[in-house]
Amino acid sequence: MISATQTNHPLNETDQDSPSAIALQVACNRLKSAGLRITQPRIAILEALIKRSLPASIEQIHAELSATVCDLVTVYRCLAAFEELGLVRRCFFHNGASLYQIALADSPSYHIVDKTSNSVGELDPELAQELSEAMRKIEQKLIARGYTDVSHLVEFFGRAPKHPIDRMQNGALMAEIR
Amino acid sequence: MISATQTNHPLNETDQDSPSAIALQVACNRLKSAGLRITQPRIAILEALIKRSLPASIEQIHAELSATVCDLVTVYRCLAAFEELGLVRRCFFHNGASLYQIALADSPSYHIVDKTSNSVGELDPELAQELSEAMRKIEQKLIARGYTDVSHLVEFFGRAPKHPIDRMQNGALMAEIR
DNA sequence: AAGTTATTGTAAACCATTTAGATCTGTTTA
DNA sequence: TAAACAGATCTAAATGGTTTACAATAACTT
Repeated sequence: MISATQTNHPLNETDQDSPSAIALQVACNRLKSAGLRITQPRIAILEALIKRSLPASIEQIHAELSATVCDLVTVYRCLAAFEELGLVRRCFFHNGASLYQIALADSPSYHIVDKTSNSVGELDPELAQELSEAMRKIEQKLIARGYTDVSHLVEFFGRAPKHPIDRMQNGALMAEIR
Repeated sequence: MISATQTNHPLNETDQDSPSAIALQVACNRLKSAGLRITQPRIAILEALIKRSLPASIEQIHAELSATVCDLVTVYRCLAAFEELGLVRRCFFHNGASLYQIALADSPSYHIVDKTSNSVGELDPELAQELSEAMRKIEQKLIARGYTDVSHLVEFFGRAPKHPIDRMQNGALMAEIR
């Protein structure tokens, strides 16, 4: 609310019109309509996820919360709840640990985990798109056979080229995981 | 055993010519040429894997070994070693636990985990083939970009139809995990 | 058959994640 | 607006799958 121009609010730290703020609103609405409460920790966690956009580990998310916000266990619980709502998407680190990524409306993204640098990058959109098709197709067949509650998990692993330049050419965002 | 002919080896309990026996030979040769020793536990584990052919959990494999064969930890170690040799393929249960499947020459198989019955089935060959293509294609692009040691992980989850008949129509083998 | 060295057994450590029970806090209601 | 009902969180401890340390054992080598 307020707003109009991002600009004339001197001490406007919450920036009500920014995409992030809107994303947060959307997320909170989803929580509300699912009958879940809008709590301090949940807001903070959502903000962290939205800010990062790339997958993050539970520890990492917890670490980003201003110390006093909440316990690690709460992060676990919130993310489990968010996942059930489809608010976040879960993927996996090469050691098997869970990573979570905000999932607001955008099409599913797939990741490549760099085992050398411990970072996670996104597959570029065209590849992701194509893969997404293939997966959907298979899921459809499974559903046609009577399977319900169908989901899938896809992860790529590898060692990234050493030269940052090459990595840039990927056009893929990368984020280090702890 | 004592099979009606299969050949004429009266008390031939090890059935030297059976596909399983041959598979075991192949596996042992691979161990040997990798400089690993052919031990009691390893043979027993390989036999169990070959007999089952579908993915099995570590506990499950260990349970199938005649009590005195070896420790659970040894099963862990052997499977890790086998995986490194490419002798087994690893996939995942919906709780994140590892499952291992023998992998002798056959093309990669993909699985659907039934969250209701706790069983794992194989995707039928055509679907698997198709998916395998799609994955290879993406991996190729990653390699072209300089990634090395590239691998992937794909798993489907769902709840299988209640009627066994439907399940049979899948034409897919199913095996319960624990 | 003896020696070497990988492999195994045992016990304990690890780590991510989950649970139990008490307490707190959003949200609803009066 | 205050009381009251869940739902959510905190703390601590338990789980469960997997790994490690180190001494004992058993494959392979000669």
